[in-house]
Amino acid sequence: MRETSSPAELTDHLGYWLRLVSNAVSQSFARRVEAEGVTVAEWVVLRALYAAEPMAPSHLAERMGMTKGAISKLVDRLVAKDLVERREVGGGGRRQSLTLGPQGHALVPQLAALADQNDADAFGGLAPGERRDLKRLLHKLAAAHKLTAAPIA
Amino acid sequence: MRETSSPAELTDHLGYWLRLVSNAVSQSFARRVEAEGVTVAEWVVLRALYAAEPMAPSHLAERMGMTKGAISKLVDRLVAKDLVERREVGGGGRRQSLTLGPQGHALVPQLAALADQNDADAFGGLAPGERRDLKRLLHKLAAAHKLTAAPIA
DNA sequence: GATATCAAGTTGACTAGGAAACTTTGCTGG
DNA sequence: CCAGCAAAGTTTCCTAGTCAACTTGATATC
Repeated sequence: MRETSSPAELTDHLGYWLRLVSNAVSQSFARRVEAEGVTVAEWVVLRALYAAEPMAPSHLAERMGMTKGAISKLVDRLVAKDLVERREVGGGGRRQSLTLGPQGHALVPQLAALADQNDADAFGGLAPGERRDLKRLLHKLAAAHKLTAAPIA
Repeated sequence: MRETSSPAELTDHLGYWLRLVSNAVSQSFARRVEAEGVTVAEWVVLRALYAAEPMAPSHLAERMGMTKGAISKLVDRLVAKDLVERREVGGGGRRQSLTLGPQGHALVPQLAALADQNDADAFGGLAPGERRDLKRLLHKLAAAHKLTAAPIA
């Protein structure tokens, strides 16, 4: 309901503010984990494997909302960094099974601490009740849009 | 405050949900505007010029939180699409002045309607009071982090 | 049992952006 | 006056995705 007939300002939209804040929080987190030599996408893979080893690349792709091509290259990088192990499953089968390497396993708690810290910094400006409200609203929106994956891009 | 010593789940963090919802909303908007042959970044430029013509690329870079290199290429694309005009300002000066071309000017209200629609769809699941709460919380966070630009990436 | 289709993973071409080096140009201090 | 510095834009190289074509192994149908 604007009074004039001119097009809405960018800042009239909730989506604008959502993206603004989300990008700031994500970039802040990106800087932290990249200091540990890991990208945010890589962190998501490591955390997913930590929770449910082993996992197929295709499953990962679905969970992360990325294409299998992207996952293929992402796993390449993680293997090159000795954080993840890629094993063919079945005799000569084309299926793969991904697990964390020892270094990858050890890294997850460290990165999780960074995530905790980032969240605390990002939302520390809100009162506890406000944080609860925000969480509820975001959950409601996620449910309304049937969001379960964790797209990075 | 978790009871166990295991690392936090991804979904324990507000940042996770923020990114999840924000990406979904942004991607939905991206699909809409791309049907009109424009990317989200290009839309932001068009809207900025619509509000304040003419504008220097460097100013645009600052407002959008992008590097001048990225703006240079972005403007190239907009000029190639005949949506934006790039003029050198001053005698042989290296300063540029960007304005909307006629097609660009005509496109902004159309794209703004898409943005309105996208916002309505994205946040229609919330009650009016909830939308107000969300806006307030996001504004508060933006202020706490001194966010004024509109980073796309 | 042969064949057709499907699913998993890889690869190559392409895109959008960041970082940094570089070119110009205008300004400023000596 | 001019030396050099700062600011604006461009360009090159790099990264991390998408998309679509491809290979290969599994599965199902006849």
